[in-house]
Amino acid sequence: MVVHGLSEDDADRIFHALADRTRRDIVTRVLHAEQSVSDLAERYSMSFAAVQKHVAVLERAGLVRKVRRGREQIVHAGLDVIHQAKSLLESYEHLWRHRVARIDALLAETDTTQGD
Amino acid sequence: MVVHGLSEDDADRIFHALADRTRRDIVTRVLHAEQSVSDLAERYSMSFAAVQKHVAVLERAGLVRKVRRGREQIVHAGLDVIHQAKSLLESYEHLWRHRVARIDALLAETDTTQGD
DNA sequence: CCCATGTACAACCATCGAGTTGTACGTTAG
DNA sequence: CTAACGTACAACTCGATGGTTGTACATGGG
Repeated sequence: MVVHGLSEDDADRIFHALADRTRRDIVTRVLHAEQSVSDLAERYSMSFAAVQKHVAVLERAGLVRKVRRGREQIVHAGLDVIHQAKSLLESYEHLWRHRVARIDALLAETDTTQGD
Repeated sequence: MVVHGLSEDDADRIFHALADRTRRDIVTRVLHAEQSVSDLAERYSMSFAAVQKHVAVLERAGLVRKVRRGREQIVHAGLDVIHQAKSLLESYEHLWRHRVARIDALLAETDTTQGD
């Protein structure tokens, strides 16, 4: 039934990670092209440590992964987790459709039993 | 290009609202069936005021809407906003595919010019 | 080897967020 | 009208978060 395969803790981490515009921007950037942490840090008007923390939050959520290359740490997008988050929201929409169907069925049934 | 139509502030509010499991649970419940705030409050082991605050956060994000019915406040799901949030994540996936296509094109070009 | 680079991490500060309790207000049933 | 119900909101506590600076450590180039 649950296709997204996310625990409540996963969802907590993922949505919390996405709830910050700097972090969403980082995700967008690494989706375009993988970059080192310092490459990313140059783009923002905050300290390197702050950007590092944002990357850490994204990493804990699985939205991003780091791979060493020499002395740099290259940040990759965690495509699978993005997909899972999308699936979760999709399941909300399905829930709604299912409910509408249920109500339709109920109305139809009331309709048929109305002649009693 | 941007199909979801969400501002950065919108996205902040939406993802922040979804980053709490109680609030996600409330969304799930009202997707199943609209309920009053006190109906919802009965389901959780926290104060009425706390649940009220959660509903307010969801409302500010547009994930939920309240409509007065007598002395009760009925909570409805904000289906459109859920859909917009899904679209945003979808656009991330598209970004990725676009990038892969770009790289493919680049490799192909390098391939053709290699015979020069 | 040595220094600059890229990173990691701790300590600190201010603000925010989630929860509480208490009070006030409108609405409906008697 | 009055009492109970459902809601709204302010004030408070306390832990989490986003930001800072400072220090330490590994690695690659000259």
